[in-house]
This record gives sequence, C-alpha cells and structure tokens, in this order.
Amino acid sequence: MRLTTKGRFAVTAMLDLALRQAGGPVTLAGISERQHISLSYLEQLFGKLRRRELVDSVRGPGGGYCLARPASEITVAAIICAVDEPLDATQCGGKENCLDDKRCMTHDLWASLNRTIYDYLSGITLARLVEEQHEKQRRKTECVLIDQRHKELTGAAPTL
Amino acid sequence: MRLTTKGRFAVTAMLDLALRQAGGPVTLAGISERQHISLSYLEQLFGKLRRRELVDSVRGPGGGYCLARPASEITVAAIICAVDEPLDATQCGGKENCLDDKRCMTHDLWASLNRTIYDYLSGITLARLVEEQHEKQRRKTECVLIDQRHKELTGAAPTL
DNA sequence: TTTTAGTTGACTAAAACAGTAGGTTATTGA
DNA sequence: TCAATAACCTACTGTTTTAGTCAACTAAAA
Repeated sequence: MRLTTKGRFAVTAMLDLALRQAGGPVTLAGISERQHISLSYLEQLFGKLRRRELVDSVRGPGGGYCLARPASEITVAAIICAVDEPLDATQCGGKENCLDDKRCMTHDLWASLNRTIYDYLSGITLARLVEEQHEKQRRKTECVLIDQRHKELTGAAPTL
Repeated sequence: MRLTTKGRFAVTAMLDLALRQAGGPVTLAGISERQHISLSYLEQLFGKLRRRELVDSVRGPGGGYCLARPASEITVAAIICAVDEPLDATQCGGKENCLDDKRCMTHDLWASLNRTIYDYLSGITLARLVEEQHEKQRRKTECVLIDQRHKELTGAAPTL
C-alpha cells in the first residue's frame, strides 16, 4: 500500500461528502471550493471512486455525488486503494520470484508492514471520522456558549 | 511519512550491510551486485544515510561502509526517514495553518495514521531483521541435513 | 431549450524516482 | 611514489506520478 498525498485528497473529499450528504447530492464544485482541491482533479478521483462503487452519481441540476453505502461501511483503506490503484507492496507482487539465492530479504518485512497499515486503515470508517468532526464542532459551540454566559454574568453585552 | 520503493531499497541495502559488516567495511559495489540496486543510486542513498549518521564510511582499498551504531539501535523508521527526506505528513506541516474556518479536517486522521506507521517501524530494528534472516537460514540448512540423512538411510549416496 | 452537473479523454508542467556518466579525493600496498 | 580501490560529488537523463487544465459530451431538471 502506497501512501501519498493523493490518498489524502480522496479521504478529505469523501469526508466532506459524508458530512453534507444529508442535504442531497453534493457537487464536486462545492467540495473543490471548500477543500481547495482542483475541480478537474476531483473529477479524476471521483471517477475512480465511482468505478469502485464507493460513490453514486446523480446528473443534472441538483445532482452531485452521494455515498454508495452507509458511511459506516466505507473505510479509509478502501478509499486509498480506490485512487492509488497500483497497490504495489512487495515489488515481486506477492509472488516469491524475487529470489536469486536469497529470496528477497525484506519480503516479509514489507508484507508485514503493508498488513499493519492496511489493518489500521480498514478499522477507520467514514462514519467514525464524521462523528469525530461533529464532536469537534460541539466542543467549539460549547466554548462560545460559555463565553457568552460569562459575558452576561459580568455585565457585558452578549456578542451577536 | 511517505511510503515508496525508495525506502525499501534503503532498508534492503542496510540489511545487507548489517548481515556482512562482521567481515569489515562493506562496499556499495558488493551490495549493488547482491541486491540488484544500481551502484550510483546506492551512492545517493548512502550519502543521505551517512549525513544522518546511520552509517560510517571508510575510503580507499578495503574500505566501504559500516553501521554507525549497533544494529539494535537502528530502526527501519530511521532509515526511511533518512532517505525519504521530506516526511511531509499533514500538508500543513504540523502547523494548523490549513484552517479556513474548518481547520483542515483529516488533520487529526493523518497525524494519527502517521504516528501509527512511524511507531510500528520504530519498533523494528536492524538487529531483529538480521536475526530473522539467520533464523531463516538455519531452517534451510536443517532441511538439507535431514535430506542428506534420509538419503544415507535409504542407501542413496549422499550428495556433495 | 437552457442550465446544471457529471463523464470522458487528451494534454500539460512539475516533481519524484531510478539510473547514468564522469569526475575528485583519500587510502592502501606494491 | 604510483597505481588501484572505493568513497564522494555533481550534473544529467528518461520515466512515472502528481496535480491540474481544457474541451467536448451526455443526462436531467426547470
């Protein structure tokens, strides 16, 4: 499993989508604006995400993309694998033809590393990321409320 | 932390070095031949490894490279970080200037992912890889001996 | 039928990857 | 002292990936 910025873009975009899909299909133009990812690049990424059936598309006005499955069934690993297509892992592609009297030391190392990363990312769903995001939002709101209350008590006019 | 084949080359080369350094400095030419990595590419990689003080060099005939520290104190993470220089992690480089009213969702995700991978690779030392390699060798030798013994018992001439 | 928005393909600049070429310096040992 | 060895260094090459642009097209809604 390769780890580059491409995967991060895809995850960021999917998270944005997950956070907003309650209000119907989400347009790439919107994601592009909010997350500062070029529209055309998003088009490429979502082409792959659609082919891997992680998202569904709706054309025409009011259209956009929705998650093809519940957010709880979409993992970060799946997203990264979808866009980072050649998940080259051990050079010899799992086969042990990297031999030459030594049979490719580090083969086991990379296979194992790959597994660890994949397992970790397979355990993280979009649903969980959404929840964390909401949690963060909640904490922020709380601070604002406490701040307002404090100002009321100390006689200052509450800020709009 | 980025994960590409470059890091794998470096780890493979360092493992080769660790396995042979008992017999004095190891030449890049030797590593190049055994591991099928181009000599000039190795020179680039070892330039970085030397600057990060993971290896020491000895010039002149009989020279080569040695580990700068005991193999038990050199981790795979250190090797990868040494050659994959820009260990760009969260785009915003750890700072939270990726804000824009949302403060870069996925920031936490990537920081956390990065940590997981780094921690995993920090737990793997060259010494452990060397040990695993020896273990593998031992098993292979065992098989050969058993095979010879079997042939002796069944009357076949032992193979040279 | 015009607007919206996805779909596709070709193309591009810049960076990273992997390797090449050609030189220099330091050390050894003949 | 001189030749061989091997590290060291710089610049250059070709390929792939990254990130993005552009233009044409299709489906659906208003």
